[in-house]
Amino acid sequence: MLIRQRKPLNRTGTATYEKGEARLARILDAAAAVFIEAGYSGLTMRKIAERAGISIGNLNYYYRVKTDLLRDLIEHVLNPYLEKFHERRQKAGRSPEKQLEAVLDFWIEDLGTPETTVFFPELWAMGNHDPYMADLVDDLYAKAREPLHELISQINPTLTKKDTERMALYLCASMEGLTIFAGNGKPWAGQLNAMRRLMINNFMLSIKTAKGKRKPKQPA
Amino acid sequence: MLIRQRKPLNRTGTATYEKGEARLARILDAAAAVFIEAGYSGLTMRKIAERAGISIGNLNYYYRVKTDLLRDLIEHVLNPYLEKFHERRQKAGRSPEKQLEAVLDFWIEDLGTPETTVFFPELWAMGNHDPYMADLVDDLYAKAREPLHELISQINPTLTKKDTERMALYLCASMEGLTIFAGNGKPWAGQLNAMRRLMINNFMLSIKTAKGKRKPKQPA
DNA sequence: GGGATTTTAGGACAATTGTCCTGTTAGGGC
DNA sequence: GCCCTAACAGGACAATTGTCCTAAAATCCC
Repeated sequence: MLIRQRKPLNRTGTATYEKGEARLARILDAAAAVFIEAGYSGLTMRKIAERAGISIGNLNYYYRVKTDLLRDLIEHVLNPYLEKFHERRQKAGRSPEKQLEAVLDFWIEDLGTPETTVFFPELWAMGNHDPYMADLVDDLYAKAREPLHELISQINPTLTKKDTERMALYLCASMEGLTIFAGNGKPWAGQLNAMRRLMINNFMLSIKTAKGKRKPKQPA
Repeated sequence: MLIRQRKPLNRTGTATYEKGEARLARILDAAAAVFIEAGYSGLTMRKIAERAGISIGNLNYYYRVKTDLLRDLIEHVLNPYLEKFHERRQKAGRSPEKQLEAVLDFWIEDLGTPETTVFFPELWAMGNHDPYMADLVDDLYAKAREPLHELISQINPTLTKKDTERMALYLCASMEGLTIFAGNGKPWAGQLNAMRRLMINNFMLSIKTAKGKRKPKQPA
């Protein structure tokens, strides 16, 4: 008879040795690949295990429950986004206009990648039935819009905070919506660049012509 | 021994008597309700049957395979949209500006309904893994954009056909993207009206200020 | 009313799924 | 070298799934 629990509770998504650490990363990579190929409904433990080249038993050793794996997977895919956003903005330097353009450029370019095209619509759908996913997506977008707030406010200082937030949401929604039509493999994928120019031009126009009620602190 | 096949082949999604017809409609209603509640991955034959108040066997009598049910369901939900769009535009009458505003008004208002908020993101996700769904969605949006083409072209006759199409796609993508953020139950749902005004104003501005290469036939 | 057929119910099946259990191997720490 | 635990494999299980089958009930047509 066993006295000690074979499997320590809550030991999920963690490894002790380097080997386990590497395996953990490969599991999440495999899960992401399966997710992109087959979507959420096609994401099964056996497919992930097969893709990662391990047994179901071993996969279950690292992740006892599927939801834990799913959550780690989402984080594993989402985390790099915010980093890349931030990094991109730093590179642009110079004027707020140029900085904003750099951020939007990257944002829209990214829509064309297979990962983003498949991953995000799936997240949106999940968010409608899973509160945890909904929160996660909301947080991500809130963070992604932060740089927009700052830059929009710099370009048009007469806008109130609320106006600025709405404007940022407008840009964000427009770009995300473009995923459905001009994402990877979509009918308008070939015109993604043209749409990018059109959108960014109109965004700039909207920001500059918006009439805010706030008095600018230092009128140029 | 039975000589005749009990179930005629391909007899799926059709009824002969009125009773069967009514049942068919109720099945699709039930399927839509389950779909909205639980999403695609939660859409099971048993849940649909239970919701419709019939047995699994009976549901299987009407739909031998689930994919047929799913396709009929999509059509059952999608068809009313185009009708409502067309009808809305007729009511607006008058100038192309007013007509366009009426169409966009309806479009964005509709985003706030639970059905649209849940249904469309699910469709987008399905479109990434199911070519049939992808085609269906593309067709729907192509038809929904047709009135936009015409009206945009009337408002700014200098735009080429390609420019007009891109502009229409821009409007369409922006509005659809708003679903994710200001749809039913979403964090920005309370500001849907404000976003609608902001978007439509900016759309009008973009259309009017766009510089086309085409010579207008009858310059005003 | 009677016969044919539609409509209905419910059991049954194989396939798939997430999860668990047992046992074996490999590797790090002393 | 030895011990302990991480890392792994594979079988097993119960639950759920789509689909099928059989038989009863309801309904239409003559």
